[in-house]
Amino acid sequence: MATLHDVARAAGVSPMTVSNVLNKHPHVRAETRERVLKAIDELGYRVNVAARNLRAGRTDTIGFAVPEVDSPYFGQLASRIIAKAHDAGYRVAIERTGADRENELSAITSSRTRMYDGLILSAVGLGTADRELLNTDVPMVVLGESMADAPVDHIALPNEAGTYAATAHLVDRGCRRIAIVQGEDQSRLSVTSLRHAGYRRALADRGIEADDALVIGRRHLSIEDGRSAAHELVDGGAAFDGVVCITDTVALGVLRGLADRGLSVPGDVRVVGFDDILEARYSVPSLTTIDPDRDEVARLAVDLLLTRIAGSPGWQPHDHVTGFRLVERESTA
Amino acid sequence: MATLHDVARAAGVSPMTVSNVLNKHPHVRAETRERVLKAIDELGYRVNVAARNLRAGRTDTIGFAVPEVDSPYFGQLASRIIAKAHDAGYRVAIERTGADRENELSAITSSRTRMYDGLILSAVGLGTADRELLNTDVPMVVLGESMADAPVDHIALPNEAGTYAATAHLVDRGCRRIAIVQGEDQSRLSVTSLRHAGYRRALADRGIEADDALVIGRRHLSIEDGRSAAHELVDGGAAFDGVVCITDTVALGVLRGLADRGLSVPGDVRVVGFDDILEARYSVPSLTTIDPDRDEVARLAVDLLLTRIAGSPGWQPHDHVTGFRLVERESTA
DNA sequence: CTGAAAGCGCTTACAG
DNA sequence: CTGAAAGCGCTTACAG
Repeated sequence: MATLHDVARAAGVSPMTVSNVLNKHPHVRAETRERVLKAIDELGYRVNVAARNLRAGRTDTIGFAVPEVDSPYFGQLASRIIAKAHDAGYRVAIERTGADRENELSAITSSRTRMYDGLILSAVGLGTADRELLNTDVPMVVLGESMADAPVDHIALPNEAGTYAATAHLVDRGCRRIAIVQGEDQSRLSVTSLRHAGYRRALADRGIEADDALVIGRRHLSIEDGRSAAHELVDGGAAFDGVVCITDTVALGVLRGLADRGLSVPGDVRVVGFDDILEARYSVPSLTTIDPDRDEVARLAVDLLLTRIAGSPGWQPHDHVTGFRLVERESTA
Repeated sequence: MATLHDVARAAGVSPMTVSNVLNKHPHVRAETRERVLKAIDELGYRVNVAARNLRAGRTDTIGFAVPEVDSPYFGQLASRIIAKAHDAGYRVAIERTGADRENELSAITSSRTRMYDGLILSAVGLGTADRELLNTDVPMVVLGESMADAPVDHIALPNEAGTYAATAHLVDRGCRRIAIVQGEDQSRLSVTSLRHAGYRRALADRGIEADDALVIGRRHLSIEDGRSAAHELVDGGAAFDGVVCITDTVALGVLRGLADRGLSVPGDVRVVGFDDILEARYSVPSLTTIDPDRDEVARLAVDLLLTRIAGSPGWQPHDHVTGFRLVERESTA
């Protein structure tokens, strides 16, 4: 494969002039530039990015580490992050962690090996105990809950307030026996703990007694988990007329599970989700949910990261919480 | 940041010995290895991958270029490809092309810039006219139709046969007025052309006359396109009792669109999709579809690519077509 | 506007 | 089992 030196020789200029043309530096005579471009074309030359990265000390690439690449929520968030980063001249490499602590740590290491100029890490497996490990000089933005107060910029969803609104909405629609389908991680700042707290507070505020028989925990929060949770609720025999779901994916599974048991939504049971994934608009019935403003998450994450990459003297880590809105659809009509 | 030389100095060995430890070469005395590992740990040393890539001439990374990162089909395929590649010691960088010809070509260029050791390209925007551009020395596997007979390994889905089976299934269920919702690209080897051909052939074989009023084209094949296509069908007034959808995503939109118009599935209309995305199992009603064996696509794509990367004297490009099976669910019950 | 020199941080033969 | 030397292909100051 042709190198920059080959191009220089063919064009009768120095390697540095070729480099200047490649990097669109202004001080190159038009005629020289033409000669160089012609040589590049004729030789089919492509810059070797490994060499460029080594010398330049940057890759113009940011990493985005997510639990799963096939989750609608993260796919749709990734799509927005890619768009924002692209506008700023960065490419995005998506990395799968499987929500595993070790993999999340190794995503951080990947950045430290200079693969990425910075990292957006969706932290699920990391716990509050891992905070100190984030004390690194790599530009990083963490999405998630457990990292509040860690020494990095952090963006949280409106977990407690959002689920409060979702639960209150069910009460306003007349529900009195409201179940919740959630995760199994009960640690202090887990998504499940925070969203459960919003659910409990809403019930308490409306004078409704909580019933542990209506709390269903699932490990992985897949669509299948949602379905089996619905089966468990129905088969368990405790009366219920509303279900708060910890994610839209779980909610879509719950809709399916209720249909399996011949219950109609919203006629027999009302259901509300969280995330406002695209699919929530198209399910039958369409799904009432909390829209946590993914556009804002993407914009904020990229802006914060690029600021850190650019270097920010006197920078202090900040915790951000995005806004939300309740989107009312057929499942609670 | 500490370099390999810093580690060497701290451990009192040569840089090359550190490199040998790093790369797990066998001929290092246990005691020396310990000293080096200790120094690595103390200095918090991480290898600089840009330097390693430059020197080694490889990145241990393969690219996977997809039209959209937030499509269930590609997300679920990517997940499988990541797993296969990981087993072989490769990481996967997912790149979005937006189904745009220019972006697909630039994904190829990315590989030629040595960012990736090889590329799996899901070609949608590239046409048959671009075949020659694929005549490159970069290891590459193309997924899609339009690249048949191009000078690269190529994996096609069972488009014609799969849609034939889907259409025949509707006929067997009693449908006689069968619509199709497809794309707008009528070029010879487009997905739409191939799947449409399967639809037509099945109708012909069963002695059913095709009706152009039942062919609905949509540009982007999003879930919203599926919904609006269903509206167009119903509002157009032509009778129909079955719908063949070019993808499951379109089919989920069609289910929603039919629900909007008060039609029941499968009571009034039967619907069949293509892809067997996970969501097809959970929609209400669940979706009958063609499972094109994504596991085989992923396995084959990675195997072929790694073979090309390893170097294969006398290699000749091959076209592969994966198998399929019809998955019967509620939408055609 | 253009160039000669140095060096980014590794790994690869080659020796011993 | 360990090391000295060369070099992967670029870009960055510095000169002129």
